[in-house]
Amino acid sequence: MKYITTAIAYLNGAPHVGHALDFLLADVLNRYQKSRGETTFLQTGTDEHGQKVASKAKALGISPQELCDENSALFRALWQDLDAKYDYFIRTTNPNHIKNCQEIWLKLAENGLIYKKPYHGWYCEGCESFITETEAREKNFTCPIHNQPLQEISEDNYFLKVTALIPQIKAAIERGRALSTLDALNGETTARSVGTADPSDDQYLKILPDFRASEILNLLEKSEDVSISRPKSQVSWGIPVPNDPDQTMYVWIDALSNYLTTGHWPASTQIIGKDILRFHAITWPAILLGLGLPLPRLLLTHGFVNVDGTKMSKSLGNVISPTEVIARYGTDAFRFYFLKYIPTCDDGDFTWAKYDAAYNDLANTLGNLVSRLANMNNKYFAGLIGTQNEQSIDKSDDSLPNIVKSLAKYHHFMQNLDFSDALTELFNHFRDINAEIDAAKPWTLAKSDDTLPELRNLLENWSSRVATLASALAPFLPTTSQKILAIFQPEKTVYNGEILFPKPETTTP
RNA sequence: CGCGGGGUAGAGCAGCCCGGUAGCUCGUUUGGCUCAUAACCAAAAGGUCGUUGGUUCAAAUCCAACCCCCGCAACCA
Repeated sequence: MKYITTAIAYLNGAPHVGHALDFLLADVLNRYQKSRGETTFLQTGTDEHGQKVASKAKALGISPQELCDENSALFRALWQDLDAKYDYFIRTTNPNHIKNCQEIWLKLAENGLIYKKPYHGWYCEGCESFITETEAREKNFTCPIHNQPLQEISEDNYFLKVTALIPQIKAAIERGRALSTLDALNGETTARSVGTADPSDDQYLKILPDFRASEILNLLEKSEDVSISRPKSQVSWGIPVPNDPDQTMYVWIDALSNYLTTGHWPASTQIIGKDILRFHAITWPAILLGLGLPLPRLLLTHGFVNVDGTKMSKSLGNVISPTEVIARYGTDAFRFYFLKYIPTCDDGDFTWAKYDAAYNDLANTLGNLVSRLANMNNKYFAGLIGTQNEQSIDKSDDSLPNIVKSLAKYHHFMQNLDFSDALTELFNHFRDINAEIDAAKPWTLAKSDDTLPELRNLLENWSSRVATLASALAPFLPTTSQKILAIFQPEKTVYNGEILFPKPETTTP
């Protein structure tokens, strides 16, 4: 069983292309693993509690639950728009989730990992948030946004004893680091008793990309216990702390434990953005170890999507909505851009010009190849050209681009979760076929009966390879893949002249 | 001296671990082709590989120092 999770989206705003990237990575992995015969379960959802949601709802004059209902629906709709599929969509306002959180809290408390202590901080009423000691000092204890003095507040909070578990977390990350991605995904670990640093512990947590693991190992050196509650007066919209009516759970246990709800734990892959890595690589393992549960096997950390080289932000007003982008060229084009042109583990950039260029790449390299090939099959052999089975393709000719080699590379990249490289590999092979067609000059071969058998052979070979590559393309471009496979069938070619990726009359930047 | 990432052709990137003719995609120019979506194919132009120094027969690659950009620094995917 491969259990895949996405980060759950915080509901204080509408979905943007960054969320879409997160979801797509999960969907591609899910589809790929399924195609390899794995049983999978993909969970996503929305994180709905917290003061920001409460404030926003208040500003809109609706209840927090109403706001959550509305926004949560937007995220569900995004999955649909992306042609991405989840098995379960969790909402942290679900009654069963709330009950789970309270049980988890009690268990952690029972295991001696929760304690109460006063928390000191500098608070700005305008921002409704605390500012770190250092930052407060830098700003002369005045909020630069609201231009009013910060208040020194001391309140009681519950804390999670993360520090007690740091040695185990560190060891697990180091063990994960030593494993290949494939081994990490397929490995098994056993849960250990709480709070032990048993030397025979086999728990591991692989973090991708590797430099993120360094980042975390560094951070672990100076990690402190984490505050996991707030006075109810401060955070009204949240899960009540069991046995303490004055306190509300503050983000961690509430949001992170969503992954446990459906009972498929441990996750095989958790997909997260780089901003929440530390919570998934430190706080979350601490909670799991505190509960005696196994760690997730792999954390895939992706970067951010910038717009025109700048960070997307509401204040800059440059937030791109996925719906808007999908409207331009459709779902598969959207998936293509975000999976090929945005590096899987690094920051990427979105601009309309780049998006148009990527669409041209898709239309010219793949769309045009399909249509030129299908047309030739129709024109020269009335469509009576089928695909050959895989074994007969490129049998031993090393001088030709070898489909077997391409597929091997593709699988290698997929198994290492290098999705953009895997897609690039497939497109390189499409390019190769385009070049071969030009070199073989089929239109010349068609002119003489003597060369017709040779032409038939070539067309069969190309059609077969395109079909094979189209199958491999399925996790990325599900609709396109199906369309191509419907054209190049085992016994014949069925093509009605449909243009896979039509270009607009004028391409505006 | 907080931590991390990066600086390679007009743009976006690979190559660096394991030193040996600097590569890919897009763009530009020229040529070719006609099966095809004004597409496809080929060729060319375009780079002092951030700077300086060191090691070496040989450095984009290893070492040292420095400069610049970008993240993170307790809930922005």
